[in-house]
Amino acid sequence: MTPADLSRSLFDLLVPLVEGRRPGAAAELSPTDVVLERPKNREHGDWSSNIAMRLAKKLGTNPRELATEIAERLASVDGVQGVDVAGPGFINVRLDAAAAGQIAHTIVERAHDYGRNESLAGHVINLEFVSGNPTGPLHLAHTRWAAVGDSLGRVLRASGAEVGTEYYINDAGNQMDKFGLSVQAAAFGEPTPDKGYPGEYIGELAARVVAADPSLLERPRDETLAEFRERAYQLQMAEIKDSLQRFNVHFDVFFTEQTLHEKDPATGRSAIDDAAERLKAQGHVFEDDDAVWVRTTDFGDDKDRVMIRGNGIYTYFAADAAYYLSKKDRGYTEKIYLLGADHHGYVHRLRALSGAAGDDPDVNIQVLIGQMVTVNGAKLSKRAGNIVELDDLLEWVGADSLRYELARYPSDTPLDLDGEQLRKRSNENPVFYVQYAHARTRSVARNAAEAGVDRSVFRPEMLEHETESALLGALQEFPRIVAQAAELREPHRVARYLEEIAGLYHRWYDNCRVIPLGEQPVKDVHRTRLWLNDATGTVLRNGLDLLGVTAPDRM
RNA sequence: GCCUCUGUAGCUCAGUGGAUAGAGCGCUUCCCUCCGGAGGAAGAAGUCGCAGGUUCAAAUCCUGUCAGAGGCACCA
Repeated sequence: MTPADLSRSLFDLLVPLVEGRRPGAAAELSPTDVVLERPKNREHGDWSSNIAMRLAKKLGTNPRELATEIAERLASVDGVQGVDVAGPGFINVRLDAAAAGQIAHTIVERAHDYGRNESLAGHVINLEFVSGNPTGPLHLAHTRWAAVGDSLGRVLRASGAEVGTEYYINDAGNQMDKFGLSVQAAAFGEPTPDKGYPGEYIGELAARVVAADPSLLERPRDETLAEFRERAYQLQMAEIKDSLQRFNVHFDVFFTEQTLHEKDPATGRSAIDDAAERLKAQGHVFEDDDAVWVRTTDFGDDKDRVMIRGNGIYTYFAADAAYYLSKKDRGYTEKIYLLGADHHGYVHRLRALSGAAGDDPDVNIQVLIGQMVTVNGAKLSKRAGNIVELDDLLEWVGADSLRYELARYPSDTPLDLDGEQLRKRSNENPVFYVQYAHARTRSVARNAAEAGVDRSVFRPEMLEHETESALLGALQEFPRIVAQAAELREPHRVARYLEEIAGLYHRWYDNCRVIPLGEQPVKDVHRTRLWLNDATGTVLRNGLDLLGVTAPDRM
C-alpha cells in the first residue's frame, strides 16, 4: 500500500460519489487533485487528505458532511485500518501495520533503484553550471553551483529526464589575451600588466609553461605570446577539471567558446555568423547607429542589446546566442542555466535569446539565480583579492562536508559557511549526522549477521511500534521527495529529507532492537526489523548519492 | 532611479494554501549492553519585519511599506 495506491483508491471511490451529488462534476476531477500527505502530527493518522474541503463548495455541501461520506467508503479499502474526520474536514487514514510495513521489503528489493521515478520522463534537459573562466582556479562563487548543479543533474536523471551537464569555457576574447600577457610577464619576472591577472597561480603557471619549453624566454615576445596563452590555458583548464573531480562533480561536455568563433573552411562562416543570420530571420533583430541589436525589450529586458558593434565586431551576447542555438540544435528542449546573483541582469537577455530563436522562454529556458556565499562572515570576491579557492576549501573541510553544506540550502538563500563547523565530526555538522545514521545501519547489519539474525522472514505486521510506523511512512516518501526536488530544481529537499530519516532511524534504534539482548532467542520480529534497518540504509545511501556525498559503512 | 533575492526561536536555517509553525546548535534535566557518548527523551525559547487584501483556511498568494544583500556596458 503506497500513497499512490491509496490516492488511486480514494480517487476511484470519489468519482461515483461526486457524480451522484452533481452530475457532470466528476469530469472536472483529476487524479492529481487527490493528494495524500503525511500529517505533521502523528495523531492525525498515517495519511491525510484535504479533498473534502476543496470539493465541498463545488458540490454545494459542507466539508465535514462530505468528508464523513468519503471516510465511510474509504474505511472498507484493503489495508486501511481506520479513517477519521477531523478539524474542518480533514480525512485521516490509518493503515494496518502489514500494509504500511510492506515498503521495507520493496525498498530492499529495489535497492539502488529505490527513489527513481518517471515524473520527468521524456524531458531532454541541458544543464549548464559553473562555467568558470579558464583564466584562474575555481573559487568560492563557483563552488555553490558546482555542488548544487551536479546534485540537480542527478536528481533530474533519477526522475527520468535525459540530462546533459555542460561547462561553458569563455576561451575567446581579450580576457584570454590579458591572461596570456600576465603569464608571459610573470615568466620574465615582471609585475602584472595593467588590467592583467594578479595572483600566485599566474607565476606557477608561468614556471610550468617555461619548464615545458625553455625557448620561450629567448624568442621575441610578440611571437611567443600566443604560445604562453595557449599552454597556460590548457594547464589551467586541467587544474579546473581536477578540482571538479575531487569535488565529485561531473560534466558531460566542456564546451569552448572558441568553437563558436572558428570559421568553417568550407563556407568561411562561423557558428556566430550563422546565429546572427538565424536571429535576423526570426524578426527580433534591427539595425541602428551602424550596430545590430536584438530587441530584448520584447521579452522584459529594460533596454535592447547590441549583438554586432558598429565596428563590425560581435559582442559577447552574440556568442551567447550562438551557444543557445547550439544547445537547441543538439536536441535540448529545456535549457537550465545556473547563475550567480551578480549575473541576474542576464536573465532577461537569455530569455530574450530564447524567444528570438523562436522558442518559448517560459518553456525552453530556465535561469536559476543563486545568492552569494561567504566564509566565516567574510565576503570573498575576486575584486577584493581574497579569493578562496575550491581546492583550499576541499583541503580544509573535505569534499563530503562541503558538498552537503552547499546542497542543503535553497539557492536563493544567502549562505555563510562556518569553516570550523564544517570540520567537526559531530552533530553540529549535518553531513555527519546523516552519514553516521547510514554507518549505523551497516553496523547493525554486520552485528546482526554475527548474531544469527537474517532476512529469511518478513512479517510486516510485526512492525507496529510508533517509531516503526513513523520511519516506514517517511521511507515511503523518498520517490516523491526526489520527484519534487527535480520538478522544483531544489536538490536541498533531498538533504533535508535525509536528516529527517536519520532522526527517525536513531529514534527507532533506541526503541526497537534488531539483535536480541544477551542469550535471548532470535525471533521473527528481529528478522523483520533487519529488513527495516536495511531499507533505511538503502534510502540514506541513495539519497547521499544524489547529493554526491559518500555513504561510509563505518566511521 | 529601476530590477532580483532575503527578513521565521538567542544563533544557523527548513517549511511551493491546511490542523498546536519545525530542525540542528546553544541552555536545563534525564536515558542508552545492536560501531567508538558522532545516539535518544523531556523542558525553556516565536506578535513568521510591518500594514492591508484574497480564501472555509495565509509564514506561504496579491498590494503597499520598512530593513539588508546583489545587479543595472557597443566589457569579457
